Amino acid sequence: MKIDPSSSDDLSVQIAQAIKDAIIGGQLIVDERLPSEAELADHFQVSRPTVREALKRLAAQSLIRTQRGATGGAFVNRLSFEDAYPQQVTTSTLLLSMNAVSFDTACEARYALERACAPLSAQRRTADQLATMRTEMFRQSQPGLTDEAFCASDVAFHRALVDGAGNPVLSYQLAGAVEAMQPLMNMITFTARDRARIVDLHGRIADAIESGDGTAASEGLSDLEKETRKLASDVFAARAAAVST
Amino acid sequence: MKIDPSSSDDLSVQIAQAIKDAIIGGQLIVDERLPSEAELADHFQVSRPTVREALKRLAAQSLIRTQRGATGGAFVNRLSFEDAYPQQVTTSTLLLSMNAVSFDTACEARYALERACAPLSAQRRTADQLATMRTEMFRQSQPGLTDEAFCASDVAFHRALVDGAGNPVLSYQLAGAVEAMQPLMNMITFTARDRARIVDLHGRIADAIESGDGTAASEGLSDLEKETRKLASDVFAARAAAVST
DNA sequence: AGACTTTTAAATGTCTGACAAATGATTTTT
DNA sequence: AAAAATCATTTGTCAGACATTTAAAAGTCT
Repeated sequence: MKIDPSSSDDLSVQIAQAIKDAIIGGQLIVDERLPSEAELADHFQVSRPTVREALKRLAAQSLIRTQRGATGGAFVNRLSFEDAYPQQVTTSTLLLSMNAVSFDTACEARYALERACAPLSAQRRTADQLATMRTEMFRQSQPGLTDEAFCASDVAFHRALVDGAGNPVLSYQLAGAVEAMQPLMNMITFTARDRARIVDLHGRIADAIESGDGTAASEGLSDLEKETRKLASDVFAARAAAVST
Repeated sequence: MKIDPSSSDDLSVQIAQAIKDAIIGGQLIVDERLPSEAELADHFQVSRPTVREALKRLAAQSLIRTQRGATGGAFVNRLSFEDAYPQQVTTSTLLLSMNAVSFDTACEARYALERACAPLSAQRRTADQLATMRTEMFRQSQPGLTDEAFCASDVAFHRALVDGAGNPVLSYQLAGAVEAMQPLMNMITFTARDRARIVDLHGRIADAIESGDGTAASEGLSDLEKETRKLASDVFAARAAAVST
């Protein structure tokens, strides 16, 4: 592991990169202990605070974890799907909110990806995942539910659908697309009739999943996409009209 | 922005979280300047190094950028798709390599997601993107190409296909699934006959995209998935047999 | 001898104070 | 008025110190 003295990058950036490369390249393996901060400082010929800044950069990406005490230190972290999930959701959410991505674009991506999961989910979903879908549908049909709670339940329903595919890679990739939509969905007010239509479509999807009919589940998702986009465009149109008066 | 003195988390973790929450919550907007390190240290009642560690954590996630000099400081960064891409690829790659995800699982996820893009790409792909697909096919059919270069060209082909959907959210989500497969693919040695079959399938997919036939493109991808999985299982079986002798 | 307590050593977490380097703004000089 | 020099502010880096945590080692008692 070496750094380039002529580089214009900050030292902590270079050091973090060097260690990262070693992890990706397999020179440092999972659960291996890195040299102590003092040793790293000595190795890279920098001060301990600089090494620490580098290590914090890596910790922020869950590439290492630190432990205090006699046998402590920094250890290469096994990047787990559980760790990567929230990171992926945060990043996706910020990407949408900071880049003026239209509701339609986000919606299209989300449903396209969900349709990719539908056939697999129809084949493999567990009874548990199906039960979750039904439970969330029941919750969604309760009167007096806030819009936020309705949206949260909607996300839970779709997550169960995605997880039904039994493919952790799919679940991880979809997490961003599905959950990042929630803030956008929260801008919509759902009337009782809107909710009834959505729950009805959820029912069709759940039935298709239960009977193993992936094609029908995909079609249900397509209809739900249309419904969602129509709802959103109505809300935005109404809001625009309200502003112009 | 406040931190909890009774928390067991490191101070720099808490401070980073507080600032992150402020960004997500909209209290800090894009390009806004954060207080200087000295002011933050004063505000949170900690030392400057501690504040700096917190800021480095945020910088590692591209949430802020820093600038030296008189009017410098830390600024809320507009998280761009370009910034998020490589991060997503690195994370996905490490997830696969550190969690013993099987080739089949990764492959299934990748092609399921790509099929989600196919219909949109058939409708919207630009002439440029189609040309890229053809160019990469040509490259793939050149004799004397290394396996690594063949795989890299394969990724470029599929990226053009995905980008053809014209949906940045899809392109971003797919980046991880497609590129993270490359190290796995690199473990395979492709015979000339294997390559010919793959290029042939690429041709069918490109033709379908060109003629706007999303269904045919999806079918082509399904065939390519089968071919890829068969190839991989043959290679792994041969390798296992070689070890046992 | 074995179980419990105390001590010790090593490591990270935090603080203080300082200087270096970059950079825009200000002042001075031409 | 334009160019050059100075200044002030801010981040980057360093040195050294102390606090806290933790496991291992040493010691003590039954």
